[in-house]
Amino acid sequence: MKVLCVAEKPSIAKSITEILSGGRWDTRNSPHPYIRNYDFDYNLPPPLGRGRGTSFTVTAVLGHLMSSDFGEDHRKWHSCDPFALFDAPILTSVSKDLKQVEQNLINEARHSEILMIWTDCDREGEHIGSEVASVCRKVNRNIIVKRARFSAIIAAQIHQAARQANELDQRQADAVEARMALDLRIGAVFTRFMTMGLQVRVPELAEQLISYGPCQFPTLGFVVDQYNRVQSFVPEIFGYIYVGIERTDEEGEVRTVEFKWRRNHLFDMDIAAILYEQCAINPDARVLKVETKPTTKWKPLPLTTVELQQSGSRLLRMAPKRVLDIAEKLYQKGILSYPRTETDQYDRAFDFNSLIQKQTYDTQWGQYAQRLLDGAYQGPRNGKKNDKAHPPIHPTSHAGNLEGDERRVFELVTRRFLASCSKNAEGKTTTVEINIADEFFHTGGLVITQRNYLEVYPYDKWSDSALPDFQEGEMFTPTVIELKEGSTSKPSLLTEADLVGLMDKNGIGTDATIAEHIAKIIERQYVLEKQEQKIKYLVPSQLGVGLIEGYNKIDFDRSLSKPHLRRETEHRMQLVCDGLKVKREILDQTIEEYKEVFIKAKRDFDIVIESVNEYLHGRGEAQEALRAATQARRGRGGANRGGRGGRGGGAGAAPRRGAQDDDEDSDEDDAGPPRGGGRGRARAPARGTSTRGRGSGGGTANATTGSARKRNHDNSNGPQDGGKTCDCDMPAVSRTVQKADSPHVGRQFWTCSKPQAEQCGYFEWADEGGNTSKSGTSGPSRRQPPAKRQRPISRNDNHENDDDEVRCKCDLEARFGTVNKEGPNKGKQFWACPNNPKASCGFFQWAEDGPGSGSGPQAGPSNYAGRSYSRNSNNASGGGGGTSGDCFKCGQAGHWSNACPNDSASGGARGGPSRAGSGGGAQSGECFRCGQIGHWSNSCPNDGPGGPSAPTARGGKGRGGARGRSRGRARGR
DNA sequence: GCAAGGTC
Repeated sequence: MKVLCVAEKPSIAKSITEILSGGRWDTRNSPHPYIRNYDFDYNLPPPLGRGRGTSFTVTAVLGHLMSSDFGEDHRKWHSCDPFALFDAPILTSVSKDLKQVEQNLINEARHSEILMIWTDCDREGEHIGSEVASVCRKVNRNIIVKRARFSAIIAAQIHQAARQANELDQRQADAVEARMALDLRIGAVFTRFMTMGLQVRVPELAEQLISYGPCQFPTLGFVVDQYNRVQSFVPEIFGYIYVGIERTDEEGEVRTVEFKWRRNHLFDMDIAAILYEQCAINPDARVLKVETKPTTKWKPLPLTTVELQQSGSRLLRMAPKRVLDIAEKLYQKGILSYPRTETDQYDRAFDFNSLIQKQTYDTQWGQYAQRLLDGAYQGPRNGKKNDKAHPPIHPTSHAGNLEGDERRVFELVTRRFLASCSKNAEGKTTTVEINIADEFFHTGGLVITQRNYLEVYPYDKWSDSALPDFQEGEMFTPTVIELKEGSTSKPSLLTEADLVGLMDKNGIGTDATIAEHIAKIIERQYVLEKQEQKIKYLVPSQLGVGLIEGYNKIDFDRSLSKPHLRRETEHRMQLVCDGLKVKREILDQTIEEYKEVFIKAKRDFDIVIESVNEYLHGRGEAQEALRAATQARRGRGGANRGGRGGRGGGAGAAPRRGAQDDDEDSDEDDAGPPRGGGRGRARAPARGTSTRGRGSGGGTANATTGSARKRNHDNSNGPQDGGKTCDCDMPAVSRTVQKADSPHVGRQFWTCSKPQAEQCGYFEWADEGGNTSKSGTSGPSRRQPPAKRQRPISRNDNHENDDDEVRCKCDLEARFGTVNKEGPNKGKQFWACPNNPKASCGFFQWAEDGPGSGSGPQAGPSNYAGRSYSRNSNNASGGGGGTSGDCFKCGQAGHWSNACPNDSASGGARGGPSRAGSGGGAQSGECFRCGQIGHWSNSCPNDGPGGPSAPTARGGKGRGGARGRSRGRARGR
């Protein structure tokens, strides 16, 4: 009796042979150079075998045997309308280059009684198995087909798989067949249609192939989406209080301990300034809590293909495809395990010991490997993925003679493997919380107690940052308290690693094909690689943006550039696998849907052509620049502001919106301003409003821009529902913030009406819409220029006429209070958000500066506040001369404060007392120590002992002067 | 000249 075993690839055939044969087998060549046939006897018990002496031959194929294409009638591009390809017959045959593989199967099957399928244990494996079966049955109709199922190359499993071989799962094979047919039909229809359509209409593309694929287009879509986020980003300025103290640490070195504000940062500079004032006036800090806790830095999970590509791209700066190609090569050399795996957990019976042993010979990590064997070993963590076919990627032997990129990939995999067999790193964190004038600040330190896996895995960074001694209840005066300014950080373009992650998360491609899809959209010139220092970013070409934007303008139920369609296909395949649908049903249904999409695309293809033409010919670019500039103006920012704070703006930089945040499934009603890039945009109208509000001179550039924006989104012809129009020129919809723990819960906002993944990003608070009433009634007032308002908090604008009612941004009745603290503001009355500090919207307003009070001069309690709104004081004194571009420091237009030419430590022109004095703006120039004008508090002549030049630990005078906002050095006053 | 999924 002869059993023919067929694996999906030669390596598995060999592994199976090694196990089943007990180490004794004969080898024969096959007609194909890569494939060998292994013969041995095996003890296969009845009913399947005859016990001892059952003759086994193990061989393999090379993945799928068959390929499919249209028949002659439809194969030529101009032979038919692309639409016909939806229904044209598909012919399936063995690929030319696999004829020898087929021949080998034929030769072997002729003399076999049982065909045992050993392909990978997944859908594709099931389909490959069915191809093998069909080839073998052609020459041996009576051959019994069995399926051996195994999830790892482990002796026990392999023996069990042989003895308990069961049936092929035709449903899984059917599901794959459906996927193949759909991919071919849809790809061919749209590729031919687009290529032939664009080649004749766009001269630059006359020779170019414009392909569409259900994986490549969503991949391009991710790149374009992120590019648009970057383009439309408007930085937003915020303020935060920085507290630092110089202390001597245990080693006797003086170092500055920086404390972070619990509020992190506030976008309302007024509030930040006021809170800062309070700290500056009463800078005594009390240590509330000193807490030391153990902490762990987790060792990495076992390595999957996707993770290998991502970390290879990030850490080794290699293209994902190259990383995978090298891993493949090392696998073929027998140095690495099979590199295409989704599994991030090892089988219980996995033999770590011998694999670690092999690494003890290495000059770099050999000693570490030996320590693992000597007792430092700890079993790897278990991830959540298991493809039931392959273990995580690991080194299978030691290779000391590799060079270049091969060496680097091998080193990464090996270090990762050894790290995953190590203990987690351990440390102790110390948190110190302090309180200054009712504001809370904290700092933290870390002492690493056991580096463990970090010793062999230098890619992870974790470093000591011990804190000097602090005691609970201790009082001290910080060396420095500053009000600093930061800005939200521009999101980055996607890196290849980012894109791999997005595709994996959204089910686009498989671990083995993700890198190919990325390479393909680069090859098709939809995407370009852009090197910036050491990082390579992906930027869409004009063609890429033109295509995606063009298709986005067509009103598809399901966008061709989003991942939904592919996800839907996956879902339907699962239905077939589960027996809930049959192949024919999902084929018919999906093809009907794509026919509709095609008809619509064909009808509106002029839109795509126009879009591609615009982008290719520069007009699109110009529109883009215009759009970005418009949004920047809306947001009060100028082009120069973009660089301010910049990325990684220290403690003040807001986290960027990374690609990882691109969560298609996020709660639509979890409103509030969009994160990151969207945030600046969403808040922009509010800021514009605030600037207008303060500008008593009126007619400022901002006011004009602001009203233009309002008009842009006010659809006066539009219906009923408030008449807002989003950025895709669709009627916007009104929604309400639902999230219970949001400070904006219950608040209404306008947003794009499309499904979340397709939204244009338009966002506007209903109550900040200037003239749009809450009830949504449209009226003539909407077309009027925005009313001048005194305060930036537009929520109150809805209550402008309610003299008695001041409401905060959470729409709560504001708390009325009086400043009790000693200082220039003592006795002043104010309104503030009544919510607890965690939920507070940050609303604060001096009572005499409330709604209806048109008084300009009382702009704020301090010279800071005055300076921060220098444009307003200009307006007040100069009568409408203000622009949106005034420098905070000197008040002049044409530059921003961070590039202020008048900003020098000694220069009188900087925003300070001298300017305030000369401008007559006493309100912005008073010293908050003595209340007099003409000097800052840190050089207050009335400051008792120490006087004007009371030293600061850093020579504060010069530094304090150099920075417009950092006048408040606690010791300097 | 189309797709995506296996494999070498």
